Amino acid sequence: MPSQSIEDYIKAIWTLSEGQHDGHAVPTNALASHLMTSQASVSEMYKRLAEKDFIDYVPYQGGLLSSKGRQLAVSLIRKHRLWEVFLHEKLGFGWEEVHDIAEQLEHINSQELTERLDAFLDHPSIDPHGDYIPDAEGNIPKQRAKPLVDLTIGTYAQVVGVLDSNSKLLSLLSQKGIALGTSLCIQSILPFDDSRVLTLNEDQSVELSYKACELILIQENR
Amino acid sequence: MPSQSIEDYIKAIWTLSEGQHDGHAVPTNALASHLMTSQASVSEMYKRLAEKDFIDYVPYQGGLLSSKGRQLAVSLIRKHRLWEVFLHEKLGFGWEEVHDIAEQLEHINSQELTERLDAFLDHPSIDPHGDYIPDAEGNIPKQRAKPLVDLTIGTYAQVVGVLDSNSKLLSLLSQKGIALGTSLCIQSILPFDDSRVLTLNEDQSVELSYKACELILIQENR
DNA sequence: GCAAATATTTAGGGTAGCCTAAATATTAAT
DNA sequence: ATTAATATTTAGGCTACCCTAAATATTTGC
Repeated sequence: MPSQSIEDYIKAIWTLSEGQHDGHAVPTNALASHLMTSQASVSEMYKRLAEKDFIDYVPYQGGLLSSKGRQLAVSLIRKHRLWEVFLHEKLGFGWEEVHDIAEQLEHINSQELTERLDAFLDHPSIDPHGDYIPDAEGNIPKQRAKPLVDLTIGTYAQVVGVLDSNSKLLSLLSQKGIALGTSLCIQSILPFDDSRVLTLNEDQSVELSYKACELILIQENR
Repeated sequence: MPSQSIEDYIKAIWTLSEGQHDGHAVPTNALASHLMTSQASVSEMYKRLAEKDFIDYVPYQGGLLSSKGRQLAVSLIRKHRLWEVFLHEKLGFGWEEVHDIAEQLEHINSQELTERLDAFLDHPSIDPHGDYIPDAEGNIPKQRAKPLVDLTIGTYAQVVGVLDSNSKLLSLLSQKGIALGTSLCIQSILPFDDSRVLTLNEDQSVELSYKACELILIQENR
């Protein structure tokens, strides 16, 4: 069982590799500043991780997750995001509060626990920050779901989730005729309060507050 | 924040101190075999714990929890037992499975999480093994609740809990007239299947299967 | 009360992580 | 292309745990 420290490194490598260094090795420097540790520590740990086959490591170039490493990373991400959903939906924590606690909970080691938690939460696909949750096989959509407020006028998109599922938001949305899978586009933005006028399914037109649009997650059509 | 290792030691000292060594210092030897580690390690750790004021330590005599140590121990016990309830009641784990996972979860550090979990579980007072859960202030009844099967014939006791609260057991019990607080005593044990014939509240008489009696927790009158 | 058995501590050593400072590689700039 | 800037690694050292083996206390049996 990998140590907590190793798990932190692996997750950080995954995150950076997905992000700015997409697909490429993560330089010592970048990882050190991300983890707020010294470069020497990273260099040392890179050797240890390569030793254990979590990464491929070329000195002076950085580390790249092996398939074993990627598997571990994704399982940590899965656990992290499932716990975030639990903390938000079941225990009523705010979005901002869940991260730090999930950071601890993601290290709990029990496959069975993870799967039962997943079922208990009804197999959620998105966490309270709008990030996709990898499934039990480690599959994960690459893109983060965007909130409706970030959609540009005139672009069509589909509703893939909401960030506050146990609130009154859902009933508001069903009143307006918005549900998971609804295709929509922003027609215009009203002055002063930034409410959006939406076109739903290419015919109806509804108005929705900025506050509500922040909580609706969409995926643009391609 | 105390390390995981320190927390394990503190909990073990508490457990042994409550048990066979009641109230007295726990000898190096006893702790070492409980934790399956060497005596040398315990001796060393005892010094570290005394240094940090978790225990009072007299060389060659063993360690006794200080009030700071006891506080930590009880909070670990509280978290452990709350998580056990969660795993059993919400995730459907069997009694036997919950311990190992709770052993990990008890190290999660967040007061807020503990209190919200407690509320989510409806402030349970007993875990799936029949042990009392300390309250947020650290108060805990000393005695473990006994299952009804262990009650000797003719002794009166009161029902303090059940081990399988989300099952059909409760409806069976209400049918038979047994509830929290019911005073009962075992009249006789039937041959072959070991069913119990009970006297309830000193008048009615009902029969209850061995299986059900295993799940009912009682406290003898004093 | 003293030897033998047992419990405990100390000595010496190991690993995983972390650090700073010094040495070395690589990249960029003129 | 050689120097300067930057990135990376190595050297040397620290702490928290863990271990075994040796030394020392304590307890027990006679």
